[in-house]
Amino acid sequence: MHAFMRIGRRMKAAAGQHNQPIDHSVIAALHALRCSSGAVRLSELATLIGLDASTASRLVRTLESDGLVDRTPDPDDRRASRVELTEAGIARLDEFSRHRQELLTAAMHGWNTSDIETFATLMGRFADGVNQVADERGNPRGTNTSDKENR
Amino acid sequence: MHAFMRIGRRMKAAAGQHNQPIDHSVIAALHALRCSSGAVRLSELATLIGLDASTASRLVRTLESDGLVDRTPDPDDRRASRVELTEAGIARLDEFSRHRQELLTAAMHGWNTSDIETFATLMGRFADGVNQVADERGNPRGTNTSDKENR
DNA sequence: ATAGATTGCGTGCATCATGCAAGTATGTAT
DNA sequence: ATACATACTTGCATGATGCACGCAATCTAT
Repeated sequence: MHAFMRIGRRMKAAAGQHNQPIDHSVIAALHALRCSSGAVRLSELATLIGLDASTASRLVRTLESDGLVDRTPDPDDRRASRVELTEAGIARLDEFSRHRQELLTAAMHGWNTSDIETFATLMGRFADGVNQVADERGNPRGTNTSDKENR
Repeated sequence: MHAFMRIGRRMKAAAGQHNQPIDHSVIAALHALRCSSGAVRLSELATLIGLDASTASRLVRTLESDGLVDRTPDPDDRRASRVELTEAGIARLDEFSRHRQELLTAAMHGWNTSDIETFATLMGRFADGVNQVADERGNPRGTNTSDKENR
């Protein structure tokens, strides 16, 4: 019960070696877009990935210029844009998934199937719990709990 | 097996709501210092937390001015400094641990003991695996695998 | 219909962590 | 003694981010 923090940090550290911060945002955005089937408002996307609308705006701009997303003016609301994954965007996301998957497989090399299964189950349960707690406490992305006097 | 990526991202996201990036470095440093019993070289610390020496230098400076660490000139090598946790530093780390712990407890509310135990075990195994893979592939903090054409 | 509020987005500006390159002081080896 | 290596420090650039603000489109109440 005590080792969790270390583990969490280690996992994050290990993961951090593969995904740059920018990647994180990019992937988060692509993932969000894939999940929300179809066109997504910019503001909606910002909320989904937990970023400021301005940041999302810039992010989408680069994504668009990279050809990963498609942006079309909203027919109903001429202020809004709708963002959608392109083929390239899907490909990029898939590539990332493969990479991730491969890493996981390597990390769990030698595990037996039942262990993998239970781990997956518990992990899912844990993730749900974490999400739930996070939601309950409502940390709307600017609320710093422990960052009062750290710098 | 497929859900891992989602889970990983969710966990990271959820964690990100509590620990600011700066916090991450600070905590990593404090933790590293606690683990390495006694005095630690600046460069050593930098390696431990995977940061550039310059960043570590600045980090230590702020930590020192915050009273979280103590810095003493190395008696053997007048170029080097040795860094050590202060009481306040330990307290800060403990506080963080408590916070983390509390969050975990909340997230796993309703779990039975055996589940917690197996989860902890598997998690540990998983973390080891991840670390091992990361080490094998040698990602020395500047090697971007998938960041070639993302921006 | 028209004024005022709201919404969706883009920009300017500041901040913050970080890495790299250059500098300084010290140590080591030939 | 001279050349090279080490341990930091500092200057500078970068990249992601948030906030305040502006602008245009839309909604709402009168």
